[in-house]
Amino acid sequence: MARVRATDRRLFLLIEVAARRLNREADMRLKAEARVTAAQAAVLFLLKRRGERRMGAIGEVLALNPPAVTGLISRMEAANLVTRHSDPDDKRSSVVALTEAGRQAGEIAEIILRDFNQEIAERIGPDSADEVYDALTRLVRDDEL
Amino acid sequence: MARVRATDRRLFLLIEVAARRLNREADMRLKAEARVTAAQAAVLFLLKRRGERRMGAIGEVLALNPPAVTGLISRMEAANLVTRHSDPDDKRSSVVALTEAGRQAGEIAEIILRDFNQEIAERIGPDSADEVYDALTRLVRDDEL
DNA sequence: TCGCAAAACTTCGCATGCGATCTATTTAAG
DNA sequence: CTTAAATAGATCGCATGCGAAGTTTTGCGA
Repeated sequence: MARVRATDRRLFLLIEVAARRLNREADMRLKAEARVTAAQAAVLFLLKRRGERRMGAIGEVLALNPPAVTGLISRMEAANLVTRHSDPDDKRSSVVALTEAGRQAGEIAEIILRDFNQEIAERIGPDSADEVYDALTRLVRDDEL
Repeated sequence: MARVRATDRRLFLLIEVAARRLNREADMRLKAEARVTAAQAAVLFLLKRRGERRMGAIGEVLALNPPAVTGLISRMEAANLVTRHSDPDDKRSSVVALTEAGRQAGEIAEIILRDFNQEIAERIGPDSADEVYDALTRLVRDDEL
């Protein structure tokens, strides 16, 4: 059958390129309609779905280290999308919660990204989309790497 | 069969997270052994495979816009990995070529990333790796998006 | 209880990438 | 041939992410 060996296929660079293109497109749409960046939208979704969360939890879900979370949340706080208050049970940690403006922006962003994900799925084919989703989920699972 | 609809699966955010994790890991390895970042390694591969290239061609292959290419190449020039000279046939454009140090760094980086890609493929399963590769290639093709 | 390691963030300096805008050159109209 | 439009990069200001190092708070072992 002469299948090309996966090793010859530069998955890493391909994923980088794909992520870059998608991020550029998503960012453009999100900024235009929801006044929010893609990175910020990810935080909005997380807080909308699971309620207020500590910085560390946000970083864990989004695969960001502490400095990245600090910066992202600071900018979102300045934009009045979230608030930050320290946990009375553990004064080291600060808890991030949605503002009303953040909730509203999240609603709009959700619609935009639902459409975008739909387009992506159509573009690569629905069956492939499921396969890619599962494969990347396996790849991203926490063990090792 | 009750397949989960692809729309419910946030492919965009998943690809972002995957790209982030992979980039972090690849960057760490590349810096340690080849003294080069992942973004720089991509340029080294391109020049090594296809010879000297203009800024625009680099941006096209790597899906980077002009400012990103300018910055990346400037840093690589400062690190003595590439040289930049203007094309005599078109003085607007500048042509980027590998230095000997760049060629050597590229050799090492190639080995590191070959191993890394192998690990990725093993992690998601060889068949899935091929499927993901094809799917992302379809996704990244230039038409529209 | 005291003291010290671990945990949770923050700060700093840097690389990366983007859109908007500018400059220099080339190309196309007229 | 002259000028307007297009093209190739560069510059600027910004958001995003990272590793290294610092700060405050917890928690735990002696």
